[in-house]
Amino acid sequence: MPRGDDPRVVRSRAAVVEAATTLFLQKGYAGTTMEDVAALAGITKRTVYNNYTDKETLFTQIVTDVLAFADEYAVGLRAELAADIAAADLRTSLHDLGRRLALAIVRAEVVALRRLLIGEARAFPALGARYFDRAPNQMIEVLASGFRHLVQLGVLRATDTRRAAEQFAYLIVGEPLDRAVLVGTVPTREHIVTCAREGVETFLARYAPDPRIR
Amino acid sequence: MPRGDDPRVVRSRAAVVEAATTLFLQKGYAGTTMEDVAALAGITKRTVYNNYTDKETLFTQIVTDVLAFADEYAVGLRAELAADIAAADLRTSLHDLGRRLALAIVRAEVVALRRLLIGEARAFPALGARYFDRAPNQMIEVLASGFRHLVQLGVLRATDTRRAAEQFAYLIVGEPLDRAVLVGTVPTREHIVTCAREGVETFLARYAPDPRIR
DNA sequence: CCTACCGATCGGTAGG
DNA sequence: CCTACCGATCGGTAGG
Repeated sequence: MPRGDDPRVVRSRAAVVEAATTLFLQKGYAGTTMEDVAALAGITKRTVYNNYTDKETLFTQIVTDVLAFADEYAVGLRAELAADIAAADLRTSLHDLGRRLALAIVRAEVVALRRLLIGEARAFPALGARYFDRAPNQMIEVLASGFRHLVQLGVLRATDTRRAAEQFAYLIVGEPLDRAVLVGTVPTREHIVTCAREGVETFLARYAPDPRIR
Repeated sequence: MPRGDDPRVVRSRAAVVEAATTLFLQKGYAGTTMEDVAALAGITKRTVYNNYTDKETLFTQIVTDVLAFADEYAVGLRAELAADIAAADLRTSLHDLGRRLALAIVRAEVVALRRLLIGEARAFPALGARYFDRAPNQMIEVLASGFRHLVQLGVLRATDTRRAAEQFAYLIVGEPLDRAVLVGTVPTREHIVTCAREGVETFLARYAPDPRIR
């Protein structure tokens, strides 16, 4: 392996990562050749192989990097959730939360990543599982943790906060996400926002203890 | 093209369809060779090509055949829905419906088909779109139609029955289906049934007009 | 040379 | 995307 502190190596690796991320998300694993990656990175194939053992290693590395963003997002969400909910009333804050989440999830990049990982799940079963754990599952856990806090405050009524969080998530993004992944077109912002709003209303109907909030 | 009424041709085609369905669902498009299909069908590759122009045509044909089952299922569902709901009370019939639907959707074969179509959505965009239209969308439309009837009977309270149907569908199968497609393992029957039951409860909380039903 | 079928092989591609 | 090359794979085809 080349020395990682050589500025030329650093630049090459960054160029490969950027090129490979673009191409894998856009054309899939089989649809992306190592020639394509080298060309878009502006280097030769030989240089790519100087830094990455093989195509599978490169692919795994790319996906791992992308999943790191999911972790960051969950951490940020946890902080926002704790702060925002305390500030306003339940209904308003859950609508804000739902809308932000839905818009963050039903995006072209996320849909492309999902399609890629699902399509390669046979060849790379660990990546699909890791994505589920780091993205949907982690987000649901953060939501559940926030809901637990709300239950303690007496503004939410739920015995199984994990389940409530699952229902919240799939109520607000289930249909648009499923459609986007299968049909390939991301729904309009209007559609996403409306779906999120109505999803939150249904969530509140079950989990808001005070009928006046609903 | 060979004559379709020759019994040898009929048998060859049936063998190809069966073999290709198995292999495409199990190994994906690229992972299935025409040699594999011919071998599993017990004929030579040349005979496969006597009946199907090329691999893409065969794949499209297979998927079309599989989607025909989705249509049949929706038709059956429509009949059952009309009959069952009238028989028992709302809560019981929606729980029955939800459990049956969830178990029908979160099955290994359906998950395999979804993974296949999502993975090949780049190469065959029309197939993913057609699946969405024939399976999730059609099922939701049938549900919406049933809910509309219930609204007229006064046992359900919904202004947008299409949205109510979407929420019903993704409340009961969202999490297990997403997990199954990404992780590759179908959840236990217990998990599916519990998720469906809790989903129906949340649905009822919003859409059952009489608090006594909830 | 009607369809059906087989053994063998070619042209093109892509990872390395 | 410098060309060239390898070992391997695979979709589609020609001769008999």
